[in-house]
Amino acid sequence: MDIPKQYDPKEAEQSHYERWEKAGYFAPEINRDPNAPVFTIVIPPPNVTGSLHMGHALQHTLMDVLTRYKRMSGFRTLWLPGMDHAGISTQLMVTRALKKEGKSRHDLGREKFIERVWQWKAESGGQITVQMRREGASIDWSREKFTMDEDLSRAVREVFVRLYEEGMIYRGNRIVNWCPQDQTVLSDLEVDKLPQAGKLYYLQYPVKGSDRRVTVATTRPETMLGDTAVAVSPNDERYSDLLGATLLLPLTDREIPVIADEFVDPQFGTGAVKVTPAHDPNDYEMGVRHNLPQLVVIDQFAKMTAEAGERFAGLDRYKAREKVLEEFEQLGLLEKVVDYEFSISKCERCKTVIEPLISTQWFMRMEQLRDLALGLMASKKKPQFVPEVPYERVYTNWLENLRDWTISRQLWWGHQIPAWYNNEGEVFVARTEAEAREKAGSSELTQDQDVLDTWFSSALWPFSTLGWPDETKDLKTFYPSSVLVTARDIIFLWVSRMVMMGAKFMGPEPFADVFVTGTILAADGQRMSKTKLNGVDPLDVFDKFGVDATRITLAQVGSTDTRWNEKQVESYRNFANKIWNAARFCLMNSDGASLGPQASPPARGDKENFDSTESSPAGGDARATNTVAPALHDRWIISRLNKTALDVGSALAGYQFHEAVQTLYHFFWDDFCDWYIELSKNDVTSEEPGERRTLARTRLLSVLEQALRLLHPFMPYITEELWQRLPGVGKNYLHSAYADAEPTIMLAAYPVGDASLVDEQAEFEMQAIIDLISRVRNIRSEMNIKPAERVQILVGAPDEKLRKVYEGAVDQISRIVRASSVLISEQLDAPRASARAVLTGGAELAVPLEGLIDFDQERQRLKKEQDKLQAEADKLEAQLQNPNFVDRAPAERVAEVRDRITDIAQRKSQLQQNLENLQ
RNA sequence: AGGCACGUACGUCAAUGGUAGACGGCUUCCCUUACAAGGAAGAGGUUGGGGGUUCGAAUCCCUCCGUGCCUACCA
Repeated sequence: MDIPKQYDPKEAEQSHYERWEKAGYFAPEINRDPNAPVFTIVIPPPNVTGSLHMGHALQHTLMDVLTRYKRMSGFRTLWLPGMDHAGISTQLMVTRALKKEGKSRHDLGREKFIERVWQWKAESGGQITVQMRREGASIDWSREKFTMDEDLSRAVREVFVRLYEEGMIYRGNRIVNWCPQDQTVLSDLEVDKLPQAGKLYYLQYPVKGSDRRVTVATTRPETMLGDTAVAVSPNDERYSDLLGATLLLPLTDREIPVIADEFVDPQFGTGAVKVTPAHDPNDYEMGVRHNLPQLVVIDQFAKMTAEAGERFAGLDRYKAREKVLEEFEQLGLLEKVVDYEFSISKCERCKTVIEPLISTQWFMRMEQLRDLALGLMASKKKPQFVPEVPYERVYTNWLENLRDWTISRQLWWGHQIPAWYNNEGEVFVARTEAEAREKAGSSELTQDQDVLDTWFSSALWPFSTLGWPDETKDLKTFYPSSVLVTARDIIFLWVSRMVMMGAKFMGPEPFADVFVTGTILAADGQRMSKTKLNGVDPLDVFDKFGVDATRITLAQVGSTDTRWNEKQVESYRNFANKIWNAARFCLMNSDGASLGPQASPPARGDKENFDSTESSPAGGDARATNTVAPALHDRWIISRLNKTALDVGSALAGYQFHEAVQTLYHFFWDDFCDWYIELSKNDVTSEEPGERRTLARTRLLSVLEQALRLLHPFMPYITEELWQRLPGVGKNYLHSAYADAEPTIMLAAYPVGDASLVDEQAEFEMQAIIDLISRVRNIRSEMNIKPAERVQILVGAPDEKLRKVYEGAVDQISRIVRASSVLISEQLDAPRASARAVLTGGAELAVPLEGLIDFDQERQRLKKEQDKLQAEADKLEAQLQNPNFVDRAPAERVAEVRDRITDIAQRKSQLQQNLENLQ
C-alpha cells in the first residue's frame, strides 16, 4: 500500500475537476429521474474584468456546498454561471489600454472601440472562470451566459420596449449625478458618499437699495455664479422683512430674489441659503417649486461655462472656486471661513467628485414594480431572507422609499438604448431598427447614443439566462431558482431589482430564499480593499493550504462577519490530513475486506452490512456469537453516524453552515478517529485472518465511506480522491437518479440518517467506557506514569448491566490505556497504594501503584476532584433552596437537578472514602 | 442626523431563557507501526459597565461605554 503520510492537495485538485466537468456531472441532464425535484442557483455574475476575491470564494463555497448536497440527494441540479459586462469598469479598462498606445476611444470611434472591447474579452476577460474551476465549483459551464450575449440582449430590448409602452420608462430632463471623468450619468447607488474635511464659506450678498447684506454659507462658492435666488425659512423673523427683496449677486450683473422655502433650516449657518438650481439636487427641487431659472455655469467636464462670466469661463471648478473667493475677499464680501466636515459624492468606480448637472436621461418609474415586490413579501413572504433579521426589513424599507431609476449611461460599452429618432427629433422605441422604421414610416433614423445601466440587464438575469422571452424548457424547469447567495452590498443594487423584474415579467419571485453572507474582513478588522493592500488572495490560500481546507473554513463563516485568520485554515488543513490518514489506516488494513453491494439510496446508515453480520451463521457457542455480532462500539458509531447525518441535513436545510461544519468535524475527528478507530484496532489489526477481522475491517470501511460522502459537499477533492481508492465502491453506490454515470462520490447518495438507528442505549454505554478510559488516562498523567509502563486496572461495579458493558470492552480498554490487566468485579478490592476515581453509575476505579504512588499528590488530586463536585453541588443546592424554583420551574427540570445532586453526593462520599483510605 | 447590528477565554468564533463550548494558542508528558499537520493530560470566562424582568439571563427590556454597517436633501 503506497499512500504518503501527508496529504498533498495539489494532486487531487488537478485530476478530478476536469474529469467531472468532461463527464457532464455538473449538468442537470446527468439526472435521469423524470420525477426528480429541481434545485437551481443562478450565480451572481462576476464582472468580466474581475478576478477572484475572498468574497467570491465565500459565496461560491456556500453555493457549491448546497449544490453538491442537493445533487447527491437526487435533485435535478443546476448551478448556472455567467458574467456581467460591467459597463463602466470594462470601458475604463480598455480605455486605459488604449491610452498606453496614445489613443483615445474617440480616435477609434464607437464601432471600432466596441470591437476592441470584445477582443479584450476574448483574450483576457473571464479570468475568474478559470479560478472558479479551481475552487471546485460544480457549475454547469455548458450553460454559461454573458449579459451582452445576443439572447440576453434581446431580453433587455424586450423589457425596455414593454416598460416604455406601459409608460414606465420615460425620457426626462433632470438633475443627475454626473461623473466628469467617465463622462456619464450615474445612479444614486453608484455614488459613494464619503466624509470630507472641508470649509464652509460665508459670503455676503448686498441687498438692492439698502446697505444691508445677506450672508449665505456654502461649501461650494463657485456655484454662486449660478445662483438664481436666496432662500430663507418662511418663519424666520430675521429675514421676514427681506422676503421679496432683490439681491445684487456679486461678481455678476444679475439680480436675484429672496424667497421663502420650508426646506431651509433656520438653525443652520445663517439661515439663508443660496439657491443654484442647475448644480445642486436640493436647489433643483427648490427651483422647480419656485419656478426659478436654471443657470448652467458648470459643464460636463466640470469647467465653468460662458454663463459664469468671461473671467471664469473655461476654468476648472476648483480654480474657479479660488478666484471667486479672491474676488469676494477683495470686495470685502467674504465674511468668514470655518472648518467644516461634510460628505462628498464620488464616483464609485473612478473616485472623481460627482458634479450634479441637469441633463436629459432615461428614467424608470418604480411605483408599480416596487408594489409588486412588496406584495410578494406581504402575501408570500418571498424572498425569504436568511438571516431574516435584519435583511428583510432593510430590503422592504428601501423599497418603500424607492425613487425613479436613472437607466441611461453615456458609455459605449453596454446595451444601446433601443430608441430611434427621426429628423424631427421624434422618438420611436422598438425591438429592432426595422421595427422602429416601420413605426416611424421613415428610414432616416438615428439610434439613441446612450447605453443602459449595467444593472438593467443584471435585473433580468434569473430569467434571461434561461431563455426568456421564449418559453424554453429550461425556463419552465428551472425558474424560479431555489436560493440566491450574495453579499449584502448588492441587496438594493441587484437583489431588489431582480425581484421587481421577476415579479413583473414572470410572476413568481426569481428565487425562494436569499442567503446573505457575512463579510471576510482583513486581520486588522478593516474591509479588505485593493487600495489598502490588506486583502488576502484566495488563490494564495489555496496554494498554501489546499482548496478543501479553504472551503470548509469559509463554509463555517456563513453569515457572520469574520476577521481573516490564517490559523483557522491551517487547522482545517490539519483536518484534511486527519481524514487522509484515517483513510490511510483503513486502507492499510483492508486486506480481505471490501464494501459490499449497496442499495441506492443508502440513506439509512449502514444497515445492510450490519444487519447481514447479525444474520450470518453464528454457531452454537457464545464465543462464536461474540465474534460476529456488532460490538458496543459498532452500534455506537452507527448511532453517531446517523445522528450526524440527521444533524447535518437539518443544519443545511436552515443554511446553518457553521453548525454543519462543526458537526462533521467532531464526528470525524472525535467519534470516528479518536474512539471508533482506536476501539476497532484490536480486531482490525489482528494478525489472524478470519471472519472477525474481515467484518471489523468492512465495518470500518463502511463508516469511512459514509463519512466521506457526508463531507463531500464541503471538501470535494479529498473525498473523491479517497473514495475512489476504497475497495468495492462502484456504480451501485450512486444515487438511483445517476445510474448511467461512472462511479464518483459526487453522484453518490447523500446519507440522510435514520432516526431508528440512533441508539441512545449504545451511546450511554459507550459513554461509560469513554469515562473509564479518561479517568485512567488522567491518573496516568497526573501520577506521572511513563507511557511505556503497564498498569493494573481494577473496576468495581455493583450494577450488573454496567459490569457487562465493561467486560465486553476489556480488550479495547486494556489496549488503549496500556493495562497489564483489567479486572471487573462487583466490589472494588484494591491495595491501599492505589490511585482511585469514581465512575458513572456508582462504579469505582482503582489503579494499584505500589512504589509509584505519591500519597500526597494523590490526596491533592482527589481533593481537587471533590472541590469541583462541591462547587457544582453548591450551585444546585442553592437552586433547590429557592422555593420559587421548585414551584415554578418545570417538574422535569427540578427532577434533573435532584438526580444530579444525588449523583454528586454519591461520588463525593466515595471520594471521601478514598481519601480516608489514604490516611 | 436617523436607523440597524455587534461587544463571550490570549486570538477567531459558537451556544431554542435552563450546568458557557469549539478551533488555534499556552503548560506538562509522549516520535506508542494511520496521522508530530499527531496523541494524552491540564490551565484559562462574574459573557463590555450598571440597572430591570424572570424560579432561572450571554440570551428579553432600559441605560451608559466601545466598535462596525446602512440610509439621509442640512447649504
